[in-house]
Amino acid sequence: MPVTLIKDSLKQQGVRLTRQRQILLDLIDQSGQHLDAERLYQLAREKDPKLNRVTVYRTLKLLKAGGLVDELDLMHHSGDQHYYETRLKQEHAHVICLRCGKIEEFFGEPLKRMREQIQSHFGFQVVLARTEVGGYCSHCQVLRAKEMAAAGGELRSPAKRATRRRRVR
Amino acid sequence: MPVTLIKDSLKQQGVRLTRQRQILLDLIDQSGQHLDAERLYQLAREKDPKLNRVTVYRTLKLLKAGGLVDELDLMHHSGDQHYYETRLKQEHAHVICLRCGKIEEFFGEPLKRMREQIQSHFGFQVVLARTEVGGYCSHCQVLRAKEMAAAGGELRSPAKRATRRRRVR
DNA sequence: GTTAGTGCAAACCTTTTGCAGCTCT
DNA sequence: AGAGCTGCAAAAGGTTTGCACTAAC
Repeated sequence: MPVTLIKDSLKQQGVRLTRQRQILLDLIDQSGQHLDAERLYQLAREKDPKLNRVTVYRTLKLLKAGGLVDELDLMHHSGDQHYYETRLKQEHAHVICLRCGKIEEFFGEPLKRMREQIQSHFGFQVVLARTEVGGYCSHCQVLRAKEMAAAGGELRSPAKRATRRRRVR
Repeated sequence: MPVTLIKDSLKQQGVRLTRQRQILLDLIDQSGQHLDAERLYQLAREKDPKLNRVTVYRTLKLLKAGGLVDELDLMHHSGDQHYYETRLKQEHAHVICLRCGKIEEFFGEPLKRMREQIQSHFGFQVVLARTEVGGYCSHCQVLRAKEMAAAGGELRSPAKRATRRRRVR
């Protein structure tokens, strides 16, 4: 969904198009993909150093409530923050590599199928759907095999401290 | 997956089956469904008032890492906590009513299909998958229609303060 | 001129961590 | 005996809220 449409949609709802919102909207739209609040905040600050983190959260909430962006968790691969993307024409699943963090998008009829079946099966009105798949990309499968081999004798798995990836504030 | 199997699996990994873990494991298994850490903690305290919340988190982390339970978000319908369920034989999607919170489970071939397609399409090794669908159950669709009608003239949507559901500690 | 929106500080909720002491095997 | 676990207190990470001020319409 192009920014202009989002802006129109907001105006129609009587939502004010402030300078801050323009900046955030443009960033979400341009960036292409998967920004979390903090990242969006950092980017926004480059355009307006006064813009507050809270405004970012409030704007994201607004857009989410209006169905203009989708909220993702990406399997909490790097913390518990949420990610956002403008709502695309096509529903898609996110496929996250648990080792390198790479994200693939899967468009395919099983998704549409599932949606239809859920609607007809339960008489449920689907508003939003989120499918996230975690695993290992072809590249990391190889690397993991090597790592496993290297870890060799250590049968008692060496306390793999999957330390929460720290983020820079 | 029955508790006994989980317990065996843990023992085999050299994980100690402490009193606390027994309690938690049994609760997760019996409860049937979708407990979050806090709820599990409350239930556990009834059996052992000394059991600490931290132990609950550590146990859940352990089970998740071992692939013995699945972690769910349930569309963050009532906050940002995570929910857990023992890993069932069949993969399924969770369908959450955004109005009443009711949860349906959808088992169906589109899920298996999608998994297969992702594996073959990207050469991706799927480890876990999570599909969550939000919308309105047949019951709430009717109620919402009435609510909408009642809200009638108020075109400017009355600041629907979706206040984060407070939880009792 | 109103009313909605912003910034700031402080709170909040969920989860994690450091460490001393306890407990399974 | 010794590694592994637990409890406690404290912190961290992510997000929300109250309120006075500002800006969009």
